[in-house]
Amino acid sequence: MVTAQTRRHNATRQEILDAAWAQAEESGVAGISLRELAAAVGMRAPSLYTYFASKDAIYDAMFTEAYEALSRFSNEIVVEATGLDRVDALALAAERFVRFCQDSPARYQLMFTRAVPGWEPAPEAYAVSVRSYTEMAEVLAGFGIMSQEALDLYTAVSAGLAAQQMANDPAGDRWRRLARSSMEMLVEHLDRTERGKT
Amino acid sequence: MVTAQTRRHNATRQEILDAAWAQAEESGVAGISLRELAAAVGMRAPSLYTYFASKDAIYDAMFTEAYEALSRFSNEIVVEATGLDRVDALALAAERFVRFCQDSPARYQLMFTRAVPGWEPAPEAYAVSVRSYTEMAEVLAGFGIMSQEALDLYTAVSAGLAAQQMANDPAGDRWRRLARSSMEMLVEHLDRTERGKT
DNA sequence: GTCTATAGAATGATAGAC
DNA sequence: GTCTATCATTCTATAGAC
Repeated sequence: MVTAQTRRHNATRQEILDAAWAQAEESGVAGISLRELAAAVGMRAPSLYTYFASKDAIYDAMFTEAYEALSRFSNEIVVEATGLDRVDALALAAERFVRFCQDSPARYQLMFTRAVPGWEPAPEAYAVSVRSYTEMAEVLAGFGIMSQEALDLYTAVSAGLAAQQMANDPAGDRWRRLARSSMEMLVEHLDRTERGKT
Repeated sequence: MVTAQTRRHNATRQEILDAAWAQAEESGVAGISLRELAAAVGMRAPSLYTYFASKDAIYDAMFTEAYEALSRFSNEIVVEATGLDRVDALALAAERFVRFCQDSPARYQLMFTRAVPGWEPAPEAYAVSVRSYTEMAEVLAGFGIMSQEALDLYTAVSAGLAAQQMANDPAGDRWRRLARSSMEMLVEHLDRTERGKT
C-alpha cells in the first residue's frame, strides 16, 4: 500500500531528478554537484541521501528515466506510423529519433556516450535499456526490418544521423533532414539484398 | 634555429602527451589528473606548467594530435585505394575509419563527443580539425562523393557504424563488418539520386 | 627546470543533534 | 527528514627557493 508519506517521498525524489536533469543540461552530465543539486530543490547536500544512496544512484535513476522515455518514444512512433508504408514509417522514426536526441543533449550524453568517468549503469538500470532496445526491435520488425543485420544497419544509420547532428549542428537540422533519403536508401538496399531472408 | 635545449623541451612535452593519452585510455579523457600525469613522467605537478600553460592546453594539444592522426589516416587511405573502384574505396575507408576509432576510445571521446566538461578546443586546435575535415572531403571527392548532401550522408553512415561499434561492441566487429554493405547501399543510392548533380 | 609548500576551492559522504 | 559541522580527499594553479 502506498501511504501519503511514501507518495510525498517519491514526489521529492522526482523533484531531485528533474533538478539533476536541469543541472546536467547546464554543466554536462559529469558536471552535476550534489551541493548545487540540493540547493536547487531547497535542501542541503546531506539531505539528498534520504532519497538516493549515492551520486551514482542518481545517475542510475536518470539513466532509467532516459530509457523509459525512449520506450515511450517507440510506442508513440507505432501509433503515428499506422497506415504508412515502410519508407514513410522508417523516415518518421529516424527523423523523430534525431529530434529525441536534440531534445536533451544531456540525456543523449548519458544514454549513448561514456560521459561520466567511473560510472556505469547498475545491472537493474542496464536491464531497462536492454528492454527498451528489444521494444524498438519489435517496432522496427513491424516496419520490415527483420534480420539482425538489417537492424544493425538501421541503428547505425539513425545513430549516425543523431551523432553528426549533435556534434556539429546541435540546434539545426543538417543531418536530421537526411532522415527520409537515408531511409529510402536503406529500404532499397534491403529490398535488393534481403529477398527471401527471415 | 632549433637548439639542443628546445629539442629536449619538445621531447619532454611529447612524453607528457603520451602519458596523458595512456591515462585517458585508463580513466576516460575527463579523468586526467595533473598529479598522476606528472608522476607518470617522473615529475611533480607544478613542473608540468613548464611545458603546458594549463590543463586545457594539454587537451588542446591532444585534440590537435588526434586530428593530425586523422589527416595521416586520410592520406594512407588515398594511397591504399589507388586503382580500386568507388565501392571498394569507400568500403575500405569506412572499415578503416571504424578501426581508427576502436584503436583509441579515448581519442574517439575527445574528437567526437563532448567528454570534457567546461573544455572546448581553442581556435588554433579547432582549425586543425577543420583542415582535417577539408582533407577528408577532398579524398572522398576522389571516390565520387561530390555534393555536400552526399558527403553528409557518408559521414552519417560511417560515424554511425563507429558510434554503434564503440558503444555496444568496442572490441568486436559487429558494425565494422557492415562497412562494405553500407557503402554498396550508399553508392547505389547516390547513383540513383545524384545523376547530373555537381 | 624542478622542487616544496601551499593557496583556494571544490568534491562526495558521514556523524549526530534536533 | 533535515540540519550543522566536518571528514577526508582531490583538484588546478601559483609563489618562491634552489
